Amino acid sequence: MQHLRHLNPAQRDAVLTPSGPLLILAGAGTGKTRVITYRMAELIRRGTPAERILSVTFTNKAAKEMQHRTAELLGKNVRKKPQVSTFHALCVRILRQDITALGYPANFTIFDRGDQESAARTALRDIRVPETSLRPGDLLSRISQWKMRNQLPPEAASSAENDLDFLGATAYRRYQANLKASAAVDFDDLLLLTVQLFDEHPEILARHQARFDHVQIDEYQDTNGTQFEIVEALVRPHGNLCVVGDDDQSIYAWRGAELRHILGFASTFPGTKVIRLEDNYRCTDEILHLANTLVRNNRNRHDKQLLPHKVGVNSVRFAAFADENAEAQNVVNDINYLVQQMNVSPSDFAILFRTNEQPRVFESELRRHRLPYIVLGSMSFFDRREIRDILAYLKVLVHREDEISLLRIINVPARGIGAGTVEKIIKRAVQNGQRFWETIPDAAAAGEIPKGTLSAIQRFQELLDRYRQRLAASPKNISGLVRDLIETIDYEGEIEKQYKEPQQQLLRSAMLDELIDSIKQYEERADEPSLSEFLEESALTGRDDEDDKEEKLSQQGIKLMTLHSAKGLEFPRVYLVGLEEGLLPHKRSIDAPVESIDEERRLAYVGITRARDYLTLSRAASRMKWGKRRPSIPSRFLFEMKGMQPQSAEQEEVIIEE
DNA sequence: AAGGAGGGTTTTTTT
DNA sequence: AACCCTCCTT
Repeated sequence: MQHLRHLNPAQRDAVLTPSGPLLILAGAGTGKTRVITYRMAELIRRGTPAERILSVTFTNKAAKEMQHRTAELLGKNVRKKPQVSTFHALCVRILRQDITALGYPANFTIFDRGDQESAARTALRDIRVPETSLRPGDLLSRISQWKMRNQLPPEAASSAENDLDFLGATAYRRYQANLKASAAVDFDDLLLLTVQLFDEHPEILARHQARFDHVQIDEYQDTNGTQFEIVEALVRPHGNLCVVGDDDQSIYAWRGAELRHILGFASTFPGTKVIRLEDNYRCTDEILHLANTLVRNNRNRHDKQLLPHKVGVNSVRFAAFADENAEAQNVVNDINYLVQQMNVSPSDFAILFRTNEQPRVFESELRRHRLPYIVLGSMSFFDRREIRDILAYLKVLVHREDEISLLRIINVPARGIGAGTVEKIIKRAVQNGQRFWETIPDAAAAGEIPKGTLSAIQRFQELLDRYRQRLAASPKNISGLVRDLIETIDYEGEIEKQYKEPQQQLLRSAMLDELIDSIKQYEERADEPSLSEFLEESALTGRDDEDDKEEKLSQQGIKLMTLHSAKGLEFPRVYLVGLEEGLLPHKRSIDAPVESIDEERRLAYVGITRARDYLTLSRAASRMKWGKRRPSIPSRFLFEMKGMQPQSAEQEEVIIEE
C-alpha cells in the first residue's frame, strides 16, 4: 500500500473500492487519471489478471499513457499487459471476430471522415437530391445523430418531422446500403454494429462478457448512447463498472455525448458508490476562481466545490488587441521573452483556440521567432489531398469492393477516364444493382464507353491487378510498394501540374515522403505488418503518432491545439485566445438552442482549467473572415468572468494598436 | 477528355 | 484567402 500514501482519503477510497458500480465525480485537476490508473494497478495487485480488466479511455494517446503508467506501477510482477483501449478500438476487435454474424465480411474497411463525406455525396447523388437542398456535411451529422440514438434508416424516416428530415432519412438508407456494398463501416457503425451484434446474438455477447471481470471508463461525461449500451451489456453479469468523469467538462454533445449518463449513473446502476474528488492540485486559486465563476452560469450540472491548493499572484491576465495579427505577435513576443530572458522552457506553454483556422497566424509568428512549436491534433496530415489520394489507391488494392475510394482515384492523375463515362457507368450500375466493374462490359456493349476510354480503363485495371499480385507476393514490404506505386502513376508529375509555385510543389511532394516515412515506422513497430492493418490504424488514429519521436518533440515545444484536443492535459502557462462572440461561443452555437451555449461555456472552462500557474485570456477587436475584415465583439464569457472581479479585469486590459 | 477561367461558397469541435 | 464547382475552349 506504499504507493497509495500520496493520495488523499477520497482518492484512496476510490482506488480501494474494488467491485460494484462506482461513480467517481472528479473535477478538473483532481488527479482523476492518476486515480483510475492506480485503481487498475491495485486490482491487478490483488490478483485480477491484467487481461480481465478493461479500461476504456477517450483517445489513443490516453490509452497508451495509461497502459504505460500502470505497467510502471506494477513493476515486473505482471506478464500480461493491462487492457486499455478506446471504444472504437475495442469495437473493431469485437467486430473483426464476429461481424460476419451481421452479414458483413470480417475484413471490412473503416471509412474515415473524408471517406464518409464522399459516401454522403454519392448517396445524395444516387437519390437525386441536389446538394443545395441537403449538404453532404449536414447529411452526415444527421446520420451520426440517428446512429448515436441507435435509429436505423426506416425508423429515422418514420420519425422525421419535416421534409428535410425525411429526405435525410432516405439518403441515410442509401448511404448505409452503399457502405455495406463497399464492405465499409463508418466510425458510428463501429459502435452501432457492436450494439446490434450484442442485441441479436446473445451467445456472442456472452462470450465477450466472459472476457472481463472489471470495466473502467474515463471521461464518462462524454459517453454517448451507443457507448453506454455497449458498456451496460458488457458489465451486466457482474456490475463491476467504475466510471470517472466531470459533468462540467462535457464537450462532445455534437458527437452524441449525453450528460444524462453521468448525471443518472447512480439510478441506472443500483448500489452505486459515489466518490467526489474536489481537491484541485493543478491551478492557482485565482485561475480556479475564474473557472468556477464562469461555469456557475451553467444550470444543468452537479454543483461542486473545487478547493484550490495553490496560491497565485497575478496568475490571470486579460488582453485585447487590434486584430488577430497583433494578438499573435503579442502572445508570441510574450512567450519569446519568457523563453529567451527568463529561461522558461518552451514546453511550459500552450496556446489554445476554438477553431482550426486560428493557429495559422501563431505558427508564422512562432516560426519568425524560431521558437519550437507543435500543432497537436490537427488532422492536417491524413487530410491532405495527396495523402488521401494515395491512401485511396491502397484501400482499393486491399478492398476491391471499396467503390468510394475507387471513384476518388479512377482518374487521378488524369488517365483518360473522363467524368462523363464514369457517370454513365455509375448510372447503369445503380439501375441494375450491379457493382462498378461488373457494369463495364455491358456499358461497353451498349456503346456508352468510347474506345480510347475503354482501353484506359483496361490499363488501369491491369495496374491495380499488378499491384495486388505484388502485395500478395510480399505483403510486408509496404513502403516499397507505395514508393513504386507513386512512381508508376507519376503522382509527382500530377503535383507539378496541379501547383505552379515551386514552393508548393516541394511542400506537396514532401507530404508523400512523410507518408512513406510513417509507413516505414509502422513496419518497424508492427509484429506482422500488413497493409490492411496500417489502413485500419490510420483511420482510427487519424494520424500516426510516431511514438518516441513525437513524444520527444512534444517535450520541447510550445503546444498549439484546439480546446477539444486540450482535454485531459495541463500546462504551466496557457494562452486562451480568440475570446470573441462568434468564435467562443462559436457562431453555430449562438444560432442553435440555448444548451449549446452551455457547452461552449464548458469548453472555455476546460481551457481555463488546463492552466497550472499562469493564464492569459486574449481577444482581437477585429478579425479577417472570408477575405474581409470584420469587427469582433468581446465574448460574453469575458463579462461573466469579470462579473466577479470587474475592476481588476478592466485595469489589466491593454489594447495595442498596430 | 483536359485544362483554365470565372464564380460562388465557406469555417466548429474529432474517435 | 482558399477551395470547389461549372462552364468554356482547346
